[in-house]
Amino acid sequence: MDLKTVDAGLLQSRYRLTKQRAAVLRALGDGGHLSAETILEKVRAELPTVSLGTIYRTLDILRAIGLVQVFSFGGSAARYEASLDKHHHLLCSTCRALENVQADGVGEIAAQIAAAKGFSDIDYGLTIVGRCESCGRKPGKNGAS
Amino acid sequence: MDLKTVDAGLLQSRYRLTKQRAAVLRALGDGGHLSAETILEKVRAELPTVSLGTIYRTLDILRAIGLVQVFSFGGSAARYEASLDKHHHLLCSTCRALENVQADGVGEIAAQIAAAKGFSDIDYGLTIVGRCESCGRKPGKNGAS
DNA sequence: CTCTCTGCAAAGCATTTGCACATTG
DNA sequence: CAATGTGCAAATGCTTTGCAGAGAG
Repeated sequence: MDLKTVDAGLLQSRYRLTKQRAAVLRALGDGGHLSAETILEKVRAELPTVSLGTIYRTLDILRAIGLVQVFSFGGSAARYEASLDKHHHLLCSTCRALENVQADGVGEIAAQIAAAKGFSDIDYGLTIVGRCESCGRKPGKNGAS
Repeated sequence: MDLKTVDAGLLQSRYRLTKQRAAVLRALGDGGHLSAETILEKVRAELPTVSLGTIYRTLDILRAIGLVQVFSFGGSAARYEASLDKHHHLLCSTCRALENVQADGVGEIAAQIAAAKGFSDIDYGLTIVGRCESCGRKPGKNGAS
């Protein structure tokens, strides 16, 4: 994640690039799909006094600017990640592992549907849920129980 | 929604088809994407003493059997609907209206991705978020700044 | 009679918010 | 100095759960 871009985006919205916000971005840059709680831990490694409230507020701002994407899979905490490239999600229903994937062609389909319905300014996301290779081997519960 | 199918599904899992459960299914059969709260109201029209806890428990069972689908868009209550046909969602980010749409071709894309990653027993969902026609006209909080 | 289900109320989490103080420009 | 950001803690909203009694097989 390029801090300059971030700064520009923030300033443009009259937000300031504080050390807390930079730390949140750094935490997200590290990798994957993090929960607010996990981000808090990471950020506290640098700034021990940060509060969860600040994490949420920061994530909300970053999302508004479009730098962060949020995913909520019912049932538990939302997961946040930096908006790098456009991608989709492959979630293992058993171990909850989450992987990014590309899905060519979906964008056009989504745009077409949205246009037909009069929607504008759209975003779209494809989520595939199933059993990953390793969970597929284990005894686990099958689809039809 | 066919009660016989439901009953079979429930029995097969050692669950009983009680009047509360039937009422929840009837509420879902009526239409759209309901929140637990809305389902509660509908069910209370027939069974005034039903509790929210029972609604949630019932929805959870129905989901486990595959008769109900749940959607959580971060931020607010989950929405439940009967699993009738395969479809996707078009959500207005402003008024939160939710509409079902067909999306031909997505299934193949999803299957292909899943196969490539070794996933089995998959399901997939495409969610398109944007501003619906009427909200697009009003002063939105998004878009042109 | 035994096992499952229900209502109620309390508990549990994730997330949001009010407020006084700290920080930034 | 004026405006924005932060920490803390309390509040909120959705969902889950323990328990004792009710209902089904």
